[in-house]
Amino acid sequence: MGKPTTKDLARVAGVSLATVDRVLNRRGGVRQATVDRVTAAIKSIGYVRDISAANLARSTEYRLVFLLPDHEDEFTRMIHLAIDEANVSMVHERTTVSIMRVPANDPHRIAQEIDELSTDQVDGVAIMAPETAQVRDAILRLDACGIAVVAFVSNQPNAANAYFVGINNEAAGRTAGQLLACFTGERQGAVRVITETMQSRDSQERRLGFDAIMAKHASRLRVYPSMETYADAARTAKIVATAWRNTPEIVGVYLMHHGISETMRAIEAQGIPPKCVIIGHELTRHTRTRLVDGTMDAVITQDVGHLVRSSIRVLKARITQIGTVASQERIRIEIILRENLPEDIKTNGL
Amino acid sequence: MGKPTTKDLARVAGVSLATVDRVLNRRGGVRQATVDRVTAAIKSIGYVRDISAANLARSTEYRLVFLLPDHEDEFTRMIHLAIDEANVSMVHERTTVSIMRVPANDPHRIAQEIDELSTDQVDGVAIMAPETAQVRDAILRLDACGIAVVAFVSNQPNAANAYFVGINNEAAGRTAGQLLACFTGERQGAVRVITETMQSRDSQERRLGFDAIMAKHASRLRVYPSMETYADAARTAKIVATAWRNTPEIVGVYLMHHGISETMRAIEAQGIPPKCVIIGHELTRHTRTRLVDGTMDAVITQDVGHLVRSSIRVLKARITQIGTVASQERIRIEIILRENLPEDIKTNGL
DNA sequence: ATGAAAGCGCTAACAA
DNA sequence: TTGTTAGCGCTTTCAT
Repeated sequence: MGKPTTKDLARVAGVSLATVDRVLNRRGGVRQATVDRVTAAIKSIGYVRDISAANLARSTEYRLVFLLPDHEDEFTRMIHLAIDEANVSMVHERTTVSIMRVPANDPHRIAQEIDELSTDQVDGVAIMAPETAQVRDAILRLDACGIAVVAFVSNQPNAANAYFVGINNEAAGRTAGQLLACFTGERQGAVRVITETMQSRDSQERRLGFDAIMAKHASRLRVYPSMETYADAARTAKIVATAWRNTPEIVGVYLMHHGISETMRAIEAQGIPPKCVIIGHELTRHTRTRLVDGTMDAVITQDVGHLVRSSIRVLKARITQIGTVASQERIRIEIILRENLPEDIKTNGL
Repeated sequence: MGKPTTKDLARVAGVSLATVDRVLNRRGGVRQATVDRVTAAIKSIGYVRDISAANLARSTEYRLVFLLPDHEDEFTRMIHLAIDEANVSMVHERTTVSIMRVPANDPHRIAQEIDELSTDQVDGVAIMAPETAQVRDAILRLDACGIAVVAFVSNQPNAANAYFVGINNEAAGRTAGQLLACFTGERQGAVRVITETMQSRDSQERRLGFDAIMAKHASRLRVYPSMETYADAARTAKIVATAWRNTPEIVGVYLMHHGISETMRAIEAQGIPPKCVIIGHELTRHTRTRLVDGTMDAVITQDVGHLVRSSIRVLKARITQIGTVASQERIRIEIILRENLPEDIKTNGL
């Protein structure tokens, strides 16, 4: 005899399957006394419902959507791929996930797209967007119409209904700081920090953490204010050139944004100072190459596959009101050096 | 209309459900012509079978067992916990996993336990044991009786039927080397390597990788032969004392084994040389403390939760002859420093 | 060699 | 308020 089933429950509680189902799914229309009897029975026989069977019976389809920036950088593309991959391996799990691209820096458009989402189109949404008032409000509105939501990669700390799937950016900044401090040995000099925009909360948090560590090494490392590229190649080239001209002895560079190939090109154009330690974010084809050829020393990254799968699990858990395994959903701040580069994935299937 | 089902298949192929099932599960007793018709139909309508439904109908139970060393170190205990946790979250997935402890260094006993496993008790087994001829043969024998097997944490490169779930130890050793080289800055001095026993293939591979990197820094880092503790506290204290007495200027220590608390105590008793960089393996409560208080500088680790879940997925995939998502099963070589220490897990449930 | 039918654990009309 | 019953997609006797 295996695990207890609804039948056992019904028998023990002295009710019909339908009633069991009603209390199991809180459908109401059941006398409190009956509810209690069933709940008691659940406890007593240690019943735990079989979700696959439930899904089968319901022919439930979880319709999830990922809202991604329409930015064409490698990191976003990797996320896109990871989603596609998840989609394939999820066919069996009655889950279809689709992708919507929205202008990365247009809070109104993003909020609008979110508002467009309706319960009869989608059950859950993962949102990757900078935190703004508009977006935050739109997310809060999702709660009312019962759409589950996850803050994806970018945290939305003021939208209480959005569970965050991503790394702690302040800790990531600290990690970058520690690596930079270690890797520069005992050398003295300047540290330059570059990002796309300091408007983004992620950048602010990373900088915060980075500075916390740099402060401990203030006697030898002089950290400059953050430079912003605005994702513009020309501007990037210009500010890097200016900075390189005016900064003596650059011993470290911290690139806080993803999509750093432009920036790296600009830096290379100016000449990488000898022994200069360069640290960036997100393991992509580009940064992988940089690690191998030694132009970058360390990359701080998060596993996009894990990110995507975790989001999907959390969304489904919220939709079905089931719990998740906390430890499985924690996204690690991974440090990638030349020597622990994961091999490229060649094949699928066992 | 959703995904095509067996019914659609039967209709299109002009056969009954039973026949469809026969060819789907290669049960035989079907005319080749019929088989072909069904296979054609599968292709034409893009049928992909619903595993949960199949499991439901079969009332399949996947009975898995983990064979762990009876060693009582923290790493093994963490694995134990991770397995228990997986067990809980797998109830819904018709999977029960149990644990068997075997004497870590008794190949005969291990082989014997493996041989004891029979198809009507267990469907798959994850084996964590040092590679020896006896164990390898026992694993190979499992193939004959159709029990799926996974080499867990310790690779079994000569047992072709054992898929390896764990990290590349040679790369792990290289990573340790790179970290040690970076963290020692430009300092000159001795590097000591300690492990439980060099008998184990894991230690050999790590040492190999470590040496490969050390060779590049031979001008300033002098690496000594590996010292073996044999997991014996007294011996550990003695060899460390001798080594510390006879080695001038120790700037780095690489602890290749897990369960290093004894070794760390011995080192501390001798006094940690100033600025000495200590690198070890596996993030446990002990190494976590060491990172926080600064007595250790870096820990190379693998996520035990991931290790366990991945093993389970691979085993089930092999049992059902289904494919897995390669990228999800790759175990990363994680580098943990003080600043990217994952927070302790306090709570479960969403 | 093939098919009909019952059933896995759960849900959802429809009755009562 | 409660129960009956027919499935969900697949497997598995037992007939034919």
